[in-house]
Amino acid sequence: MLDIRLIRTQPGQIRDLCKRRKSPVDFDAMLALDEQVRKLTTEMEELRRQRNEGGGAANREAMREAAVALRQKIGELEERLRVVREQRDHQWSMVPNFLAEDTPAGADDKDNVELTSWGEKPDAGVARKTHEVIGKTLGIIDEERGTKVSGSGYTYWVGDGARLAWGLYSLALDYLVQRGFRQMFTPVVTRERTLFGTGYLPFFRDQIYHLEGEDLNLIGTSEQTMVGYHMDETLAAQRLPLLYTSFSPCFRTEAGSYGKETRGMFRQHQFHKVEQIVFCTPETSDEWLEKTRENVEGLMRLLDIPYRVVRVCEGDMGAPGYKKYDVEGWFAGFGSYRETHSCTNLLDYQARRLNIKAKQDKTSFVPHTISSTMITDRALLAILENNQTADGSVMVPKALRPWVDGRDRIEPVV
RNA sequence: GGAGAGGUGGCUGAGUGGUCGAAAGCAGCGGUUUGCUAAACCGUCGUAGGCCUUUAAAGUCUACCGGGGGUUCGAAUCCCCCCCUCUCCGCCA
Repeated sequence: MLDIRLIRTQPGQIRDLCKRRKSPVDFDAMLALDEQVRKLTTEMEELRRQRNEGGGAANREAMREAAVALRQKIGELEERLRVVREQRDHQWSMVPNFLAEDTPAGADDKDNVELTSWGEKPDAGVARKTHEVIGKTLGIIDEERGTKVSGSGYTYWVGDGARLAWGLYSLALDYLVQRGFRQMFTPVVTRERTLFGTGYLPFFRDQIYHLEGEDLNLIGTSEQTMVGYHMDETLAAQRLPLLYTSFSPCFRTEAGSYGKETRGMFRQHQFHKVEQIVFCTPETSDEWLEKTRENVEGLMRLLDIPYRVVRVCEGDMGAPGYKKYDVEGWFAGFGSYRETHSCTNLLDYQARRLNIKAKQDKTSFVPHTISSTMITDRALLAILENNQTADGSVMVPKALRPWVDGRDRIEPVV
């Protein structure tokens, strides 16, 4: 959500922004609606003032008739105002965020720009299996039973697989806690208000699991509950930055993504993620975006997963994003890099929607938020594909060995 | 899930239809006094939005007493629905 006053004073700039970001907003209609809102507000407030003036017990008999008429007029205006304001707010809420100046042009992920890469990709000469085949051979991934119990898109991690996954999350959380992040466990369901505030609604409604008959939805990421944590609060500016991390399951319907990368566990209805969240001052959000990206890179190096960092282009970034990096891990079975992380600077877009403010002495401002993946179980899939050996076993990265009794490899089941 | 009580400004807490945005106290802020600390005294002290204004300030108006709706000339006060908190019972990790 952008500051409405900014939209009023810089309509040309924002109109161009909407166009560039292919926003469905009818910008000129929104401006007209906004003008109407203000006009009706002024009218209504004038009538209310008249009503308030006429109040008082002394002359109520004499005033009654006029007062009733006034009440009706006020009621009609209120109703009109409500309708117009709703229409304006609907358009307003879809106005996309600003774009960082150096955002690459482009339509989709093919236009993202590689910035750096790290790590030795495993020998490409060998025929490499994909993770679901490896996982089945090792007895650590059970897709059949996942489907039996919960339907397609749900999978069991079993035995050493579950232990490796657990290690992955522990390692990620410890890494962040050591760098000043406060660890949380959050609810995994949330109200619509939070989803709107974090910018998931109205844009991604079809991605969200809704609990029937309740104002509750399964979270798609703990970003929703961690950023929502401070909704309707005024933070003391000296407390910034606030650094949070949590592990949570994440639920996404993945409607419309059939056929795309659906093989194996790459795209699931439920996955697991450690997330980093930063609330900071507007002046420092650029820096914090880089720091969250560095945290990701540090962890990927610990896990010895080759990766590259790409700058996400304008067409591949959701409306709330201002600047976004994707980190893509190498998947030897697929023979390509695939998205394992995204780090996004949202500026004040979420904070404004969530009514989060910060206050320095007497002056208040809207803080910025950064949202970044730290690790998900997708990384484990990359490890399986990259670390497979000729005998069918998988080498365990050093950093994860403590979680499998110090063993350096997972052997096929016989 | 059942029964009861309750949600008022940063906090405590008055206020059951008429200038109530809301008493009082505490905390905060400014000042006076005072060896220091402290105390006393005086003043000040909410948020959001519209209008005005080059912006801001100032000014002015409107709204806000958990949220929404209703009754009324008029609602913090009356009625309905919802959310939340507390106590007791039941259930349970």
